[in-house]
Formats: sequence, C-alpha cells, structure tokens
Amino acid sequence: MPELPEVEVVRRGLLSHVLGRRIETTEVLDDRTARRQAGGPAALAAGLEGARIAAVVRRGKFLWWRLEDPAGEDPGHALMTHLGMSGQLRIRSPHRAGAHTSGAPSEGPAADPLRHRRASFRLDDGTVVDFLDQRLFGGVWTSPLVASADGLLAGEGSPDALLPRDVAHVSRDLLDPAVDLPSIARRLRTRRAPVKSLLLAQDIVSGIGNIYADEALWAARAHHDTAGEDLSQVRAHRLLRECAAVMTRALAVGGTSFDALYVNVDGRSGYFARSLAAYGREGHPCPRCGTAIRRVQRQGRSCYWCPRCQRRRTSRPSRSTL
DNA sequence: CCCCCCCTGCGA
DNA sequence: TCGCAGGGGGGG
Repeated sequence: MPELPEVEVVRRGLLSHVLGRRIETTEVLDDRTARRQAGGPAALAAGLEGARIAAVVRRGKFLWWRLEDPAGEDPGHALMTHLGMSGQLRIRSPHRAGAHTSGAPSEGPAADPLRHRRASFRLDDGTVVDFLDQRLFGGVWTSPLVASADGLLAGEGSPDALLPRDVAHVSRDLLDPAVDLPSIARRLRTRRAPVKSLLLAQDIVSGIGNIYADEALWAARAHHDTAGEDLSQVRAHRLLRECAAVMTRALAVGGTSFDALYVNVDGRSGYFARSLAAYGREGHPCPRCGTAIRRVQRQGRSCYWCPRCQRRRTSRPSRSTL
C-alpha cells in the first residue's frame, strides 16, 4: 500500500489496536524483511520486548511506532515499518472472530490471509500485528530517535519533535501542517531534472508515488518531462497544491486499490481507483478533453498523461546562451 | 543523475 | 515467456 494516503489509512487503522499496548514477542519469518535491522532479527526482537507503544507516526511513506522503553533510556527508539511495493500491516484481534479476513467472503475462494507473512508482533492483549510482503521490498527495523531539524512535530501522529534517525533525510510531506511549501517550490525550480522525478524524490517532498504524481501532473496540466527549472513559480505552487489535493481526496475514500494486495489493516480496499483520471488509463479518454491518455516509460516507470492537456514546457531562453 | 539492484507473482 | 507492478537505495 505504497503512497501517502494508503500509509495514512494503515496508520489510523493501527492506532486503536496498538496504542498503549506492550510488545510481548516478535517473530521474523524471512530475514530479508529485517535486513535493515542492525544486528539482525534477534536484535529486533530484543529491542522490542516489553516496549510500550506510545504513538504511531507517519512522515511520507514511512510509518513508525514510538516506543516508550521500560528502562527510561533517552531519547528512546522506534519500530520502523516501510511497506515498499507490496507490504501490508494486518490486525489479528483476539476480540473479533474473523478478523484478518477480507470484507467480502463471497468473492470466490478467499486467499490465505497469512500468505506472504514475513513478521509478526504479539501485543500484551493478545492482538497480533502481521507484516505481509509479497515482494520483500518493505521491511521492519528499529531506529534511534533524534531531534527533527526544524524543531517542529516530527510527522502525523507525533507527540513531539523526535523522529527516527532513518527518517531524518526524508522531507516533510504535503499533508504535514509544518510543511514549508514555498521552500519545496523553490527546490523544484532550481533543478534541471524532469519534474516528475523531482516529485518522486523523497528528500525534496515525501509521500508522492507514481500514481499520485501522474494524477497531480494531470490536474495541474503539467507534463512529466518538463524540467523543474522551467516551472514558473505559479505553476510550481499549483502543482504542489494539486499533489496535496489528490492525496486528500484519495485519503477520504480509503486510498487506491487495484487488487487485494493493497488493503487496510482489516483487509479492505479503498475506492480511489475509480477516480483516477490518468494513471493506468492508457487509451481511455481524458476526462477533461476526451483525448486518449498515453503511456510512456521513464526511468523504468510508466507515465500516463494527456497529450493535449499536458504540453511539455521547453526551456525559457537561457541566460547563459544567446 | 542515470541505471541498476533488491524480489515475487500475475496476466497478456 | 515476457512485461509489468503502487518503493527506495546505492553505485558508477
């Protein structure tokens, strides 16, 4: 469930099940899921045992559990989770029969709800949080807390300005109240790279992935290959506003799902796929002008765009030539 | 900054 | 069998 809205759906879903609970045991079924853990799976389990979950926080696509360690060691650490391309966090609650099932048992033979289980965390009330990950690009690991550079709240759900060291390089996302939009727009406009690759760079602005980048570019009538430095200030701001707007709308309907791989903590899908204007819609008419949406590969990823609404802006007359 | 890598599984 | 998939990090 990769991009910001989907990760936020997971964060909210986790909250009521894990907040204030203690982690009793940690199980790692595939060591590659803990490959970012210093000391390996054993160190992960050791670092989590007995820790109380004080907050569930998100910045961009990174989600972490703030741990209040019994030893009172300061400033403590966090359990990091990143879903990568195919990760899921699912709840197995002892209080709800049939938890962990998809909401639609009538849809053919239900897939094994524990397929691709890579790690599990058992809490002190019997709840189990499973980390599922088909492609193993995601992971779970611990990271020590450090102060955020600007002294403001570290991310969505954070009680203070502490954030995991492994998130320190990640820029704030566009739904973060502390985000500095003019500064991001400035950074876009100093770069020669194609604007879409800049939207996907998590150290410039976090949370945006391939779907919402294409949707925002479509909404802003911007072409993915336009160089960052060729955006006017007005167009750069407009593009960022559209990024925020499309993610806000997606979040309101539970995110984007094309299949059972992308679901919330209860195994249910979001509804934003039906609202996509460009992404995945090659050959379909542009909702604005009716022109067929086109697809092209850029750096190994697909770009979908309307060739009529989204014209490539070429370089302004350069100051160095002529 | 581009290209490659990390992986598994699905549908054309 | 191949191409493609919503992420991110590192190397040349």
